[in-house]
Amino acid sequence: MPKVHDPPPATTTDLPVDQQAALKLWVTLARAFNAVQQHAVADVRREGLSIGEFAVLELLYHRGQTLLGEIQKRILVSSGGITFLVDRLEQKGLVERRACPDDRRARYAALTREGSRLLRRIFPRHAERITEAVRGLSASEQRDATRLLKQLGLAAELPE
Amino acid sequence: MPKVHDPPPATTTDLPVDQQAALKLWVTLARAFNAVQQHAVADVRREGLSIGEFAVLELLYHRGQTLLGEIQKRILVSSGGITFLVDRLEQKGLVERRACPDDRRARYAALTREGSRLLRRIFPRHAERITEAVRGLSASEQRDATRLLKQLGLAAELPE
DNA sequence: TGATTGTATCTCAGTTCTGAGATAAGTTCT
DNA sequence: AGAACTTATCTCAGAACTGAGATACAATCA
Repeated sequence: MPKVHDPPPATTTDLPVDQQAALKLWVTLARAFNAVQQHAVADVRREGLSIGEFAVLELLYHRGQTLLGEIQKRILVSSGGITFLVDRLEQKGLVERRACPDDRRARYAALTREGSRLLRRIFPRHAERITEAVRGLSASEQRDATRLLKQLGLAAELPE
Repeated sequence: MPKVHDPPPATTTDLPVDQQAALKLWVTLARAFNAVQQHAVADVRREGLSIGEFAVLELLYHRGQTLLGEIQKRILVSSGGITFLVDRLEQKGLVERRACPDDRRARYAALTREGSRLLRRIFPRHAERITEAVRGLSASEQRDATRLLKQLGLAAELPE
């Protein structure tokens, strides 16, 4: 019978304390993100949308027609991803592509009338759902968390 | 020429302020998560690993053999996902499945000798990389952020 | 002007999942 | 013990991407 190879588990306590704290922050950040995201997913799925699709719709709803490259930067998807998302939304009749007069390579995405109507209908409920999801923090804690996360996110952004 | 349908963009300022704050927190949380995650992705990819694969390896490294269901809960993947990840890691020779004596339905995953060696080699660098990624916050800010995110994450967790 | 370089989008093969249902085993009732 | 229920993992079709390379256009340089 082969002897089972089972070394004692490694502990993080042999790491420098700053690294312990950093890892703990990263794990906690990931868990919090996941927990809130699940609320967002559950909400948009009721309309047959993915999070990516909703992110595009919401951006167009609040900004009006937007170049695909600009959408890509804002919602953080790959070049293939933005083409895919706009294709799907176009198939669903919620978004249309428009030529850009200044640059014939570029294209705008914009909400169709139907897309616009959909967002007017579902966005308020979505906002409520997110508000519910983050109720674990008081108003002032939410401000603190937002400030810290903004600072963290900006500093961590990879140079493109 | 068809008239272009272009309603004025919606603003969030007509939402209740608590909803405005909640949405801002959610967007900022997502951006911060993404920014830090990209560092983690870039690091583990150098070893040909995905984030999910690394998460499994790291868990086994720090906890020793673990039931698949327990891994699933901890790294937040679907039932199909954990089977997929352990399959891949088994193919790579980094992990092995073991029978559970108390429950013949259940299975442990454990690091192989090679998996153990890999983690001893790459984990310290990974920890350094994450530490770099969250340098935007001071030690005490990291503590504050961790506390707020833990509170947020726990409150947002969906009942299973 | 032509050549070179840069940029915006698209294509497409491949990756990493999800989630519904299947299977097998454990648990709790009668 | 047998039935009914629950639980752990696996299967598999398909969703939602990624990223390298292609294409087409734009901008800059010699």
